[in-house]
Amino acid sequence: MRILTKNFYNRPTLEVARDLVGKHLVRVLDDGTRLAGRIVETEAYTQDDPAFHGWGLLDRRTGALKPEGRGRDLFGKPGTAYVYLTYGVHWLMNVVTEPEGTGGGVLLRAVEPLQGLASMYARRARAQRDIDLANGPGKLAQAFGIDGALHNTPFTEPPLYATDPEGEAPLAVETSSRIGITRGVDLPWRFYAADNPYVSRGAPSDVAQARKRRAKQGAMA
DNA sequence: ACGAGGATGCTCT
DNA sequence: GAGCATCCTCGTG
Repeated sequence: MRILTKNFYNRPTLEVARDLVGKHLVRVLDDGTRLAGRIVETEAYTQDDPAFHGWGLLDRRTGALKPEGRGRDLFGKPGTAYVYLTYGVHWLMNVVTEPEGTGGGVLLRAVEPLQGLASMYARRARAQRDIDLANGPGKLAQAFGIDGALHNTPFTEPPLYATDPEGEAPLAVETSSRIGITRGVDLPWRFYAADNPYVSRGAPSDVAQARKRRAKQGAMA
């Protein structure tokens, strides 16, 4: 099990997002407990993407980068954790991609738990089955004990990193539009393992918005 | 099965 | 004040 180093993340974001499917996520808790899981779902966010945090930090004409603002750290060193709170409730975990100075990140959306399940259940009080432990980005962070304390820390060494599970057969990867966003909804930048039950249950945003439009039409008729 | 709505804090307008 | 890269519960079919 080789730890994925900075070089792995210092590449185009879409490549990193696809290649992370099938890799293992490892988290070592403060008490030494080792948690691990197979990454089965990711999403890519790039600086040319209206859904990107800090879309607007980059001045397209001059190339100048605003020094402050949300998403600024996505322009930092590749292989760094970018952890933020959404809806005031849930922590979401990304890893920074692309060379320093170029914006990009990959959201970890779902993991198949492999090791440390008892510890995951302890934090995921509502989970009834292994499938419910980390089949969504907020659940994943909670199961693996990931919060804002890990923001801007290396994703290339303990206590948080990914490994290449040498010897495991590569997973078939499918794509769709991303989940839970309102901008950039048509970009097919979600990557997930085909026919894997640990993938999250959310509907891609293009599908969700089409369904909403149909419901509105039905209500008017 | 599915949809509506609430929780809750931070960023940006 | 609005809007979230979400999750959970509680209604109704």
